[in-house]
Amino acid sequence: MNDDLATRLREQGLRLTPQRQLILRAVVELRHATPDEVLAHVRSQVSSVNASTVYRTLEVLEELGLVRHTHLSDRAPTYHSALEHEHVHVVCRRCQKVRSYDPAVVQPVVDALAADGFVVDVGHLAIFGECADCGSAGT
Amino acid sequence: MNDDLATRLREQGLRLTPQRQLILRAVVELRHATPDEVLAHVRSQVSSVNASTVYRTLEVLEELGLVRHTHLSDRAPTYHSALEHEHVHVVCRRCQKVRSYDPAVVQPVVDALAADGFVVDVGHLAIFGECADCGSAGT
DNA sequence: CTGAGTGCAAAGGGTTTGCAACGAC
DNA sequence: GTCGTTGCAAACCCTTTGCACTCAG
Repeated sequence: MNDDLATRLREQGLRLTPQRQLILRAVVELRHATPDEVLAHVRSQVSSVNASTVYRTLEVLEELGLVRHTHLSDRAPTYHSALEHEHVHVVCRRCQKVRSYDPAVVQPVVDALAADGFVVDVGHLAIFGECADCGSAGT
Repeated sequence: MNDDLATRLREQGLRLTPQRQLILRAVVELRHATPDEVLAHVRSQVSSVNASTVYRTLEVLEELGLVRHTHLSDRAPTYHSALEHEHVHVVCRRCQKVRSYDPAVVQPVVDALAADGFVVDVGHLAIFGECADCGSAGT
């Protein structure tokens, strides 16, 4: 993963910095994290990394195809490693729990839209609703 | 629609105010609008309506089931009338164009998740990707 | 040694909140 | 008259930006 980073950065004439390594590592380790959480994680290891660096780096990493983001809440976006299997996020609005599903679950939709020439970005997809636990429990 | 508003407000012991009527009307008329756009629209008719009133009112209207919101961009949410047919939003990340689809297109997904007891909020769903126009045009 | 990358502080969008005045019922 | 609602201003969260300094290559 660090090799990927070095390689892809070099391809773009960009530089490998300790911050970029740490931030990528944080995203991988945290699995699903907001910029803020990434910042906290990185800071727990090395003090003095700046929030703006986190934002700028996440943007770079996303352009390099190393991380991805989705919106799992009405607030900050959530980043995850692009090296994981691609997955669809299913979010319970009541308990906030996030479940990952195999992209196969949305394949029919992808196919249906493909018929119109639309290419779905499956990794970005977040499906909201109410999970079994919350639904059965009533209001 | 105004009747709905009056009725539902009364049911909750809430009050019918001119602002609430104007804001609901704005959402209906604009079809897809951010809080900001709603504010601008309302102000074009009556001066002096406050942004916080718009936010508070949209929240109330959503609780009453009269409006709905989705996230069609990384910025402000988009509100629309809940009285329209429920629809799924398909958004092109490149040209930003938003297309509405019949919920039938996602029925297989809804069914698949229902098997796990998860109830999908179809109206909130936004599917991102690249549309035919942008895809064929190349990078 | 040069320019990409960083930290810092300030500004920016969007949203929320406390509070006094207002007005629907 | 009461209490839900509004306007206003300030605060808030999240993110972006300008700039001087730093350090990867």
